Amino acid sequence: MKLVSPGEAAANTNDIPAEAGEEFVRIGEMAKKYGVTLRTLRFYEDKGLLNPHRDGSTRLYTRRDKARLKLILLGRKVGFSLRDVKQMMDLYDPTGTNTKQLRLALDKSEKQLARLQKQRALIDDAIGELSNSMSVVRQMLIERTAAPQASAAG
Amino acid sequence: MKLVSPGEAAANTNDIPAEAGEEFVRIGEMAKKYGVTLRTLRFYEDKGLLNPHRDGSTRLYTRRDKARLKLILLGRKVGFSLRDVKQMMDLYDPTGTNTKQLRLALDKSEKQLARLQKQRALIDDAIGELSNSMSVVRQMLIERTAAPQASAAG
DNA sequence: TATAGGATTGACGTAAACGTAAAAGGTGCG
DNA sequence: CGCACCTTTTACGTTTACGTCAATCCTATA
Repeated sequence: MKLVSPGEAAANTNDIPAEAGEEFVRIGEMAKKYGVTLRTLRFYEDKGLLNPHRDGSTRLYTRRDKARLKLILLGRKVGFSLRDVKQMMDLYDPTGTNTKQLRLALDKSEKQLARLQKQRALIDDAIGELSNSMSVVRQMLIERTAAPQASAAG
Repeated sequence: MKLVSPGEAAANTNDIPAEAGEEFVRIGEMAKKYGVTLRTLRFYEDKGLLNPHRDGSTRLYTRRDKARLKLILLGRKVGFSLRDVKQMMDLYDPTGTNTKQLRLALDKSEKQLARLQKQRALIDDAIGELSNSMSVVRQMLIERTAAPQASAAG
């Protein structure tokens, strides 16, 4: 049972049915495509966030996995933990309206948004304090650098 | 050689020379005064950031230690690691102009400021993306909640 | 066939700043 | 005297998301 190759841009050595709509990519290509490492993909799988098919022991990712990975990366980008992402994804049911999933996502998002805003406030605060301190330090340096005598400027 | 107690507000059971300008406080009071835990104070000491005196095995903090702690907390607030803080503090020399210390502090501060600004940009980005996603999810919920029939409102 | 690429499963390492027992000692008070 | 309260040192645990080997395997190609 051999498998698959990406339609066009394939530096692959595997055989593939270039006909089927299903595109299977192996971990290397998947990683490049989304700018993550192999380790990351395996880690996500280990955490139950991805479930690629297998050809023997070789992982094969489909567009379904790609969609999931996109969601994971979006979640990470907005600051969700992988746990949160998993919780939300686990509620996905292709046969239903996913109302519960959407509500959970919205609920978590509101909380996350609040956290982000709080963080931004903290950072702004930090920037302010740091700028102040820098002014002080600059002034101290000027005083220490200036001629120790109280003479007029050159 | 017994010791010390805070001038006024002392629930301390120790004797103290209420006369000297030196105020010695023990770890508990120090912690309360600056809103940190005992563990934190010991940790900072272990990392070489603090050096309280001792009465036997009991730590005694003076205003010098308080000043240092203030600096540490300010550093933490603006996002410096304890390592950075230590590096800067280690350059302090009470007998000199501390030009090197000030320059190092300024240098580190500039880098830290850049980091903070980058972080703020990331957070703003995240807030934007998250807000977008939330709009989408809200819309999906509305569609799923609306009457499945194309009838008029009740 | 030798070689260069991928791929696999472990499994320990990392970073930062403490948290959290655990076991024990000193002290004044009622 | 016993209890409550403060302090000490030692040392493993926590959190998150992977990084970094290590040892193997498979395979197409020159």
